[in-house]
Amino acid sequence: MAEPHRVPTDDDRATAEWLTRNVADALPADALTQQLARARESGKPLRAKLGLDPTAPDIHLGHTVVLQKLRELQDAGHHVVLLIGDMTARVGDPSGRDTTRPVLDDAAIDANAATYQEQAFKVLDPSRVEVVRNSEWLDLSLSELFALLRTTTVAQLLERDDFAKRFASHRPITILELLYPMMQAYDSVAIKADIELGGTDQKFNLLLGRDMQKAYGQSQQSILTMPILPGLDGERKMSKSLGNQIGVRDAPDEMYGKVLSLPDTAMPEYFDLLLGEGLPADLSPRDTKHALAKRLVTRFHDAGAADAAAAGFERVFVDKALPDEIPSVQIPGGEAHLPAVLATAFGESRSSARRLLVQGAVRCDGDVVPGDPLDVPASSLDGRVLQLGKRRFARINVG
RNA sequence: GGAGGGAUGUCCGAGUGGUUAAAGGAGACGGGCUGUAAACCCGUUGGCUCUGCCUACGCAGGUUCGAAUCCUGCUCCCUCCA
Repeated sequence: MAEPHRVPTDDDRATAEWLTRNVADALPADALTQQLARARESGKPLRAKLGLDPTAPDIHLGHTVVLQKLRELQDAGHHVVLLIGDMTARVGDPSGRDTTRPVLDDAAIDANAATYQEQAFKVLDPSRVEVVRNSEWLDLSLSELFALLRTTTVAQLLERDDFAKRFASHRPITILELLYPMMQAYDSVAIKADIELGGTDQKFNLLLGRDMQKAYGQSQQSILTMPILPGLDGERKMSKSLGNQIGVRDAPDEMYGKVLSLPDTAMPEYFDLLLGEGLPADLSPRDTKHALAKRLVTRFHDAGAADAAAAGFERVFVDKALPDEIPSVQIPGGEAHLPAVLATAFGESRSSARRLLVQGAVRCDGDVVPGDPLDVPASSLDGRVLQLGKRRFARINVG
């Protein structure tokens, strides 16, 4: 349904320009400006949709890129519809994957949904958020499903890049996976979204939402896609399954350390996508990274935690001193088998603990532990601090 | 429904009866250098009661002194034909 044309003011244009300064795509061109004008004239705030799949319990910085953009929309006076994809989580979004996702059970999905919401509110303004779950409407009757399925062709769905690749290389695509984008698109119909946000990997799904809204006689959403934040390796998309994520609930020290371990090449993206600004011109690469680490720890914890994390980092990695909090590990008295002690203290297998000992990776109160007597009196470890590699510490208590 | 191809360690991928805990690469981890960066060098990378033992090449049986490699059945995937 075509919207009546509005005459945007310079203000509308400026707002649109600000909002799209670091997006990958804002489609269709100019749509946002029009929508802003419409919202201003009608006094009705725009509804910006973000779908989250509660497939993992934690939100990481990659997710916050989009949340940050939503926050900007909120600050411009608009509403956020946070969609918990509790139904679609049962499908598993195949985006960017070449294999089907494991399917979670209901209890896990519920638990994840709850923590997701809580973590999202660290970025969003809770007073302008509507939280919905797509199980509220996606439990369609068969005839409703037919109506939905009639809107889209197989060829259309196979245009999606990862489907096309999998199809071309003879890897399996289940019908359920093909259905996923359609369900996501139908969500936009159900909540009457004006704007939908997502990563660039979501572009297809978001655009399909437009088609779906049109098929259901609604006005079409515009879409904003955000660039994908690389993970700790600086290369691949930040994701829990790749193990390269910085979680918003990571402890301050851990968050700080992870940021410092990022390759320099990732800095421009991190500043752009997380802070919405360019690199500081006057800082060395090292100081730039410290500045970023402080900002992020402050955002997700507080300024005090950031200072403490910075100080702790100095102590452990620059002065090579001990961190101020070291977990304690109880071991039984008598003869202590070092691989076993390391296994309980650091979660390594005994075999790998042996190898690490041989490689000189283990220190006791700062001195390298030789890999040759594997059994030592437990009393010789009592109260001492074992260190594995550069950054894992445990205080041993015999008892 | 018919014909053919395939399933190997975290991933990719060699290997078609014996020096195979399984080449090579990636990733990861440890050591050196450093800014917990990059680049580079070295090493490790199934488990354990560790000069040995156990488990492992889709699953279950079988042949053999010996099987990831051969045979049978099963499961799953792919292709072509219908």
